[in-house]
Amino acid sequence: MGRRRPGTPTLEEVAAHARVGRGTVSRVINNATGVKESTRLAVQRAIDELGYVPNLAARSLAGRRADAVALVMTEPDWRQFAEPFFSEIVTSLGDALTDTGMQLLLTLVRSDAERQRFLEYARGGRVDGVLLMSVHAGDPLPDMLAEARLPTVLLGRRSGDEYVSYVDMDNVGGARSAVSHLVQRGRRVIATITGPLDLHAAQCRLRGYEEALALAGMKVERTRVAESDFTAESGRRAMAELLERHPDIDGVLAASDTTAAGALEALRAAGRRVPEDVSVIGFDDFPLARRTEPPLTTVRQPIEEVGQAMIRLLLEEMEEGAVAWRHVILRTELVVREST
Amino acid sequence: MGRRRPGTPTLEEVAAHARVGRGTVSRVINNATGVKESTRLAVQRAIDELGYVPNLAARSLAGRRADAVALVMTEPDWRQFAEPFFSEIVTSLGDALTDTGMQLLLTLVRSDAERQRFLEYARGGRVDGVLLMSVHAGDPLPDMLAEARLPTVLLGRRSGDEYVSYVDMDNVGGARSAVSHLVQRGRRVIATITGPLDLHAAQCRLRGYEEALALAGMKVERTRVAESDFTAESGRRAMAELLERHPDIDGVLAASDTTAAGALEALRAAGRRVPEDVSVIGFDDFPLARRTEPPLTTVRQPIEEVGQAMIRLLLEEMEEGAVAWRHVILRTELVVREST
DNA sequence: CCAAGGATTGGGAGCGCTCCCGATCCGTGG
DNA sequence: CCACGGATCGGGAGCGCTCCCAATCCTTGG
Repeated sequence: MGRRRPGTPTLEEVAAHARVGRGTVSRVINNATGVKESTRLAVQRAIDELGYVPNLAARSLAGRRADAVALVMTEPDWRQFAEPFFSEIVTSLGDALTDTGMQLLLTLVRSDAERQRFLEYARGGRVDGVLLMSVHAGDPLPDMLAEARLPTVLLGRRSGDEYVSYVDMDNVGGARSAVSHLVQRGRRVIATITGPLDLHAAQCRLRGYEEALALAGMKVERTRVAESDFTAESGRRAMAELLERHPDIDGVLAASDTTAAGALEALRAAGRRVPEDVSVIGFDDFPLARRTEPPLTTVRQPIEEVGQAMIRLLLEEMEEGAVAWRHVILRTELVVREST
Repeated sequence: MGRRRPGTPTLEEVAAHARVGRGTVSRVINNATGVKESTRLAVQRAIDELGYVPNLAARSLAGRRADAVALVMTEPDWRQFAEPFFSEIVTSLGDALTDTGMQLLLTLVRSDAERQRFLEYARGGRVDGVLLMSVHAGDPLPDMLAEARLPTVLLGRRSGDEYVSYVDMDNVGGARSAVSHLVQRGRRVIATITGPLDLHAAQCRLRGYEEALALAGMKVERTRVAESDFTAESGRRAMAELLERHPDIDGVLAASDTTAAGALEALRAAGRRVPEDVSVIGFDDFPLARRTEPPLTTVRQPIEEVGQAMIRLLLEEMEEGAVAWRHVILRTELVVREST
């Protein structure tokens, strides 16, 4: 099938039109140095007159680079996708990429066929690097990319030791300080609603919860742990369940702000007052956390820095050809509001 | 900066390794006809042994096509992004694209700079066509793409006459039949919560509402119309407002299921029973509509067909070089549940 | 056994750009 | 007025692939 576009002028035509050599035009469009100002102007005029647009395929063939990076989402059920977390990350990545002149391409990988297709796309040189979001425990994609020696940076990690570069947050520390805060507030029956436990981040938060309890000399009880999938609905359900098992609960650490919002509803439905009867802490510090009733104490994740760090790692890897893996763990911070 | 990847084998090397000509290898990897089975096998083996992956830049330079289409989102505030509508569309587009072998790339355009960058990317030939979602009234991007003669298909349209191909739903008809249904149910004070009115779809739904009232010989009152931005929160607010102005409301058509869910909450808070006191109708028929209390009567949009239609139009345009604009209006359907 | 004609193959000619080296220009100091 | 060295330029040599035509290989039918 012929999907060709009508004849766009080529660099050579621009050169002829401006009465200069190809090299000069190339220098101008890449705004390289070493072009006399008058020449640059003449070339620029030719470009404008002809409506010239560089052919990116030719450029990347000759220059051996694509000037694009892919952001891959592998979340099979898309739930993450609707989370504000996602859009904030994308925004911050976009910002961090602005002055590199590279395009950010989002790609969805929902099946093996799509994974394969993407791999061919990436190995075929259409992107210079790959960013991966919300990678689940058994996902082979990161390793396949490493195999192909494509610069790759994960957001979060699949497990404790990961042979790929990643940026992660200090989930353990965040959860720990949140629970310690509950202890300081005098809470004694502290439960937690975790995220999906095949996500390493969720496990880390659970570990932080346990560590804080241990630190306070309190016993960890499995029945005080309920799992959610980060949605408000599942948070509500988990909270209801916990209340049933332990009517005397007086503190809860939720997997995310959204989950916490669900938990708040369940508590309200059960006639508990927050924070008088029960203290609730969220995770993420999304805008939502400010608007719940009462506003949520939560663990802030430095999303803006996440984007910057990911891009920085990726650029470094692109620079030197993926000879080492780097890890960045960003510090989290407890933001105290009225729910505790 | 050197973002080059280590030497990948080239087609020529594969040819040498398999002791055949370049053309033959090319035929094999594009599984074209006219290659003897034994030859094909030999080539395939060489490909596997060398771990060959075609260089897509070279392919698209020589073949004058990119084998990729972009899905552009211009929603400035991302609210749409979190809507299930969005992810369903993406899924259906992905499905429709599966057997064409093309990659679907999502791109975000949030500023003029990003619009410009994307335009260069597209005009530079990195994609064969462009799909645009949720285009707002004054957005110049579709025209810029048309100008560049890039095959383009909109989802929805900016106004009644649009010189670009698009796929849209019969929003007028959907709203009309929804309101007629309310009338049939004996409702007499019927209000509507619209979407953002700079979206043509929202205007069409409003028009359908008005038409149905006129058809029933009822008067249209501006005070029975409230605007929302499709979120649950804004739906709740709009409903509260409407109730204040017209305590005797007995029927509501909401802008979307999400908005309707918000409206339901506001009604509950105001002590109204649904459907006994007030009938509520949503729009979209998302999974959500089944799970509200009570389950929503709603206008179903044929999302799966939307994706298929968009891809079909795009392929047609790519085939023949954008010589005509095509419009497809998909029929909507009222799904009656318990909220009316 | 031979020629005709379809099935396979090989490989030249680009696609449009970047790299880079050698050529050309121009201003300066002697 | 001339040699010299840095600032500018021009354009050959690819980058790795597809297209397409001419060359070669097999089958048939006579």
